[in-house]
Amino acid sequence: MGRHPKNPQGSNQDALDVKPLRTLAPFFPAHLVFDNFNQSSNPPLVCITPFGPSSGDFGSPIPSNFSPPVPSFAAAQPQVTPVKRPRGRPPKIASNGSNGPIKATPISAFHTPPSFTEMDEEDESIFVTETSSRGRKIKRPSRLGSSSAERSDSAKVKKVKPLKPVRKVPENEIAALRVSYNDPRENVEAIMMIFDALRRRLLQLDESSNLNGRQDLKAGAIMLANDLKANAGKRIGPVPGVEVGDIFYFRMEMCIIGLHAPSMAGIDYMTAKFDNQDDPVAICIVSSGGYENEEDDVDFLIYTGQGGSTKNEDQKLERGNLALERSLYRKNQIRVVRSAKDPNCQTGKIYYYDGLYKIQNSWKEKAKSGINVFKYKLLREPGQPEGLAVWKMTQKWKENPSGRGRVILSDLSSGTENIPVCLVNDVDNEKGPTHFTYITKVKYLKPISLMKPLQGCKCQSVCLPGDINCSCAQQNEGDLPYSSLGLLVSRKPLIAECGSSCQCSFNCRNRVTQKGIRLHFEVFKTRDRGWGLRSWDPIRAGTFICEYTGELIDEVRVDMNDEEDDYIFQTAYLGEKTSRWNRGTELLGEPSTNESTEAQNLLPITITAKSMGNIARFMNHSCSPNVLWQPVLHDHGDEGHAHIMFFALKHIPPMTELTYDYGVSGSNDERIGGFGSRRAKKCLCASPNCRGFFG
DNA sequence: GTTACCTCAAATGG
DNA sequence: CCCATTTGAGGTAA
Repeated sequence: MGRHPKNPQGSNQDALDVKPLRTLAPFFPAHLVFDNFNQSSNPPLVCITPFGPSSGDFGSPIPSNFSPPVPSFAAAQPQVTPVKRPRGRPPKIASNGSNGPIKATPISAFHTPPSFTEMDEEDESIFVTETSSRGRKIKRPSRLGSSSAERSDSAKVKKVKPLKPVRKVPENEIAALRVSYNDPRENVEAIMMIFDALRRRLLQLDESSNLNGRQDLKAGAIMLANDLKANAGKRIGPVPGVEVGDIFYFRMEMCIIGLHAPSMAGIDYMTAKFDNQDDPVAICIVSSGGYENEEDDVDFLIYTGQGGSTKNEDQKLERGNLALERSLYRKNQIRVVRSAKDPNCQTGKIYYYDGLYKIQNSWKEKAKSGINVFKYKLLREPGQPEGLAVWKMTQKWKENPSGRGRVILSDLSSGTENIPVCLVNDVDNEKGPTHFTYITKVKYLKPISLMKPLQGCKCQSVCLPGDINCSCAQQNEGDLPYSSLGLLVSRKPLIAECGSSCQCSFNCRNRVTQKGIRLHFEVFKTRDRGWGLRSWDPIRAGTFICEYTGELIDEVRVDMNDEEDDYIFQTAYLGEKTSRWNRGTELLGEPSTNESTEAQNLLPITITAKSMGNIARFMNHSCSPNVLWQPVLHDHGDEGHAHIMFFALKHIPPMTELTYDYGVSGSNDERIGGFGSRRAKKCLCASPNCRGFFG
């Protein structure tokens, strides 16, 4: 049993131990009503009617929607039947609902998606005025158009800023975004990828015009207005395609993949049927550090109810708090999202899905501010992958790398990288990979001084977004390729960073990959794929990971018979996911880029890391990769010999293996082929869309 | 019961 | 701290 926190009732209740008190008053727990909870550690049988004291000094009047008590208390996993569909189109429940333990359908699941045929035909700009979540048009005469002009001269009308319309895009323009995959995880990933591409582009636009906007909210609104979401409708239990450990940088991300619907509130709940009775139960909570929660333990969490703080008044047993109370009684699983501090991201916070919990007990107590709040103790369901434990572990290792067990070498790079690269083997007794020389830079065929130089800019201090005079921005299609945090905004055939011929300083934001690695990596022994690479840090999509260093090979000089070289990188194959990486800007009315032509235009670059290389040589292949490559110039201008830089394709939780798509050899597809003599290897990536072989 | 609003809370995020 | 912003729940009236 885990430690028990201070519990006002002093009871060490086990989750499965049914307390007589609650049996008597399942709908209005006495300990939440009476103020004398400090007096007895185990209250005697106090009979309280379900509609008990309507207003204690703390409890609010019983909501009118309270239903009578249900005698059954047995089912740990209650049978839930769908709520009768009230109206509208049926919900889009993921066809692969295998991991939904309870088929519960909330009333709110039946939102009518925005209809593209309903639009005003005169409205050629395809801007709808505004739609509610139910897809209905909302008339807000006080806020919109000419009527507000009339109103303004009558004065005394509350000053309201006109609402910006959310763009609804013609179906044919965004058909490419609506691809549906057989695997629910692929669908979730696809939605996340579109969201982030859209968000990054909105950020880039805002930065270049010196605006401060909420790109996360904007991107989310556009996604929802165009019905781009995964796992529509609410559910109890797991969400298809979302796994324990998955990380998020915005609340909106959890919203559009069906993990946690409210954009701000911490408690997501729904009405579900239990034994033919409707009951509002909590389905997901976010514990993000705003309240006095106890969230330091791996096995449990003490969560504070919502409300009260802004008005400085006692919390009420309504909304999320009521739902949590009902969940205590119904014993349903609740998803928990925790947060971790991350100084590297703007909000300083990362959310991660920590898996399923059940409420063990609840009580009320006085918060520091003096108001009475509800507390809920949630126990983590057994048998789930580690969540918080991973974060605690990696945090310790970062502070003290020698604390990492099974270390073979504390720094594989022998001090040549910014941050030591740990070499570990948790699996067997192999003492490390075969010998190679660690190099942080590519070995070219001729000295860089003899290569074509890179054109430099004349920016003072740093290059700024939106500066039309910056020649480096011009080389990158007019925009700086990285956001102010150094994240790649969109993938391009070639990126030109600022270099030695530029007048800007080393702090210029257009110098990202030339500064070397920034993450705590470890090279580790995998179970069945030799050595692999992973990171102790969480990695946000667009983050620079590392370069592929090695010896550059002239195409004509490739020894086609060298079958033993497993360490060749080549630019022949972009990868299906990578080619989708920029998608989303269509939602802003920008033309979509045709990535398939890009691969053909690209000059072939081949690097071998067989005898010399860096951490990149340990990155394994996956047909469902989390890393992409991007050619970058910075110390010379020879496009045919650009640096190969790797970036995170999606958010990558700590300790997740980093992989990229090697492509397939022997394919008829010219984009994929290229290295005919290399033997195709059986792929062990185990992703649902695995192609079976890679080159 | 259904529909079309309206109002409000919310552990966001700059 | 201040505040703009979004979503969904819940209420009300037709």
